[in-house]
Amino acid sequence: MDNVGVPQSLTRQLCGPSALKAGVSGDDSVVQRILEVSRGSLYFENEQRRHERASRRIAELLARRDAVLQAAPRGSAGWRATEAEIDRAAAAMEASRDLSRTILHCDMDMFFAAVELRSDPSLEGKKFAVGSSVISTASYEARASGVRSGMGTHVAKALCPELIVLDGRYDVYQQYSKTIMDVLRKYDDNIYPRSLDEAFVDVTDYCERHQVDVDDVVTELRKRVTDATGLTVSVGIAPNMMLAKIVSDYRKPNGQYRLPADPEVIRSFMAELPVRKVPGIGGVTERVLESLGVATCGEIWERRVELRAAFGNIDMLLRATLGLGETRVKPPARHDRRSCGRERTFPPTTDVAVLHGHLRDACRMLAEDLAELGFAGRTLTLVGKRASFQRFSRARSLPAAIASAEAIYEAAERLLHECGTRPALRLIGVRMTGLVDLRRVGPLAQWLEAPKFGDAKLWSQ
DNA sequence: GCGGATCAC
DNA sequence: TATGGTGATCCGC
Repeated sequence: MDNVGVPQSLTRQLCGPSALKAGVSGDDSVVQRILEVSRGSLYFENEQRRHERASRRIAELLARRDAVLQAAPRGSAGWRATEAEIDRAAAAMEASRDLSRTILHCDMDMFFAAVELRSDPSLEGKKFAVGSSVISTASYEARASGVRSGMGTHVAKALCPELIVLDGRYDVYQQYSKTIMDVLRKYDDNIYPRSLDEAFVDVTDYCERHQVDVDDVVTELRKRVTDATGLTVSVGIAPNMMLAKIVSDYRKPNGQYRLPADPEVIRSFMAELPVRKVPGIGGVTERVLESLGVATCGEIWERRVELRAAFGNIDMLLRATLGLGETRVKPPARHDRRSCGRERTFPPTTDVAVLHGHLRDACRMLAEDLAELGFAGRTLTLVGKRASFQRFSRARSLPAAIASAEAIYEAAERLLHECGTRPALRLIGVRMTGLVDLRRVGPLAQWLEAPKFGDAKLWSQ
């Protein structure tokens, strides 16, 4: 089943999960075309390296599993002890299961593309997408040609020569998003917007107060969103956020699906669910699990002892197989922020003056963001990507938090210099962590950067 | 604390 | 001509 020397798992990595269904869904030619366009590019070679690294990691995990299992073979006392320990952990998780909440995951249908369609009705029925060098969102007609979000635009054009690619208008999307979120807030004043086009809503209290059925509430909610925006939304209804998110896909577009708050229903739902559907399990973890004989969440439970031997900590997987998830919908608070960064891609160059220019821009923008957010930071990370697409980073923690463009640049330039002469770069950026909240810092001001000077001193210790 | 890797959107 | 940007988390050291 190889595509001329390209392993199936790499094909999936390059073409997306839908490549798996190639042949069944009828379009092997899409996969062929993507490989044809990609092969030989630096991007493709980097994906090959990543694929090989993942393969080595899989081999290590399997070796670890085998070593543990050799010491405690299936059915031995050691095995049974491990199994009992896992079962106790699972029982504790199970005991805390809360089925009392009714949570929605609202997900706009092809959001960016749908907004563009509103602005320009002549796009109706056409193959079009929003994006620049990569596709953000594609119309359903474009998707039929194999165009996917995250795909390089030149690849998308190769699949679909008549594809219309529009620049994103993020200020417009933001306006729409605000309108949508305001509608959702009529049902829960504590919604959790996960992005411009997605939000969790807890409708438990709303249903109780109005003595209405959740299915009817959601039907009405979707109508209100559509009335306010002209856009459609799909909604998943479940007793926790993980399950709601999974099922918001089940009636897309413009539909709703409810997973009952019934332990037996949830159990059988999870049993057959492919692990890739679980938020947090991506392509690599899917491959790892596959090599351990696990394709569905039900199999996580069946193979829990082996998984434990390979991974060590499997709490996340246990929660997934049990269908457990967060039940308290809450938007992240200011102080939950961990980092703030800026990075930019440009034509690969070794020109130091050009690189310094990009670095200066990134530092200035980061300083602006920090000022707007009211943070300073103690650790600065320089990030880069070589022309070969390999990423790297260099970090340094400072004795005092900094926030000014000058101090950031001073530190960043030093980090770049420490990297020595390097091959051409195609991206450079900076990220601040160890954030200090300037609006709450009060008497702790001594941790902060001196107002105007002190840059060089920060490095002496 | 650092650097790489993975994941989501 | 040539595959993005922002933020989070986890692991191994």
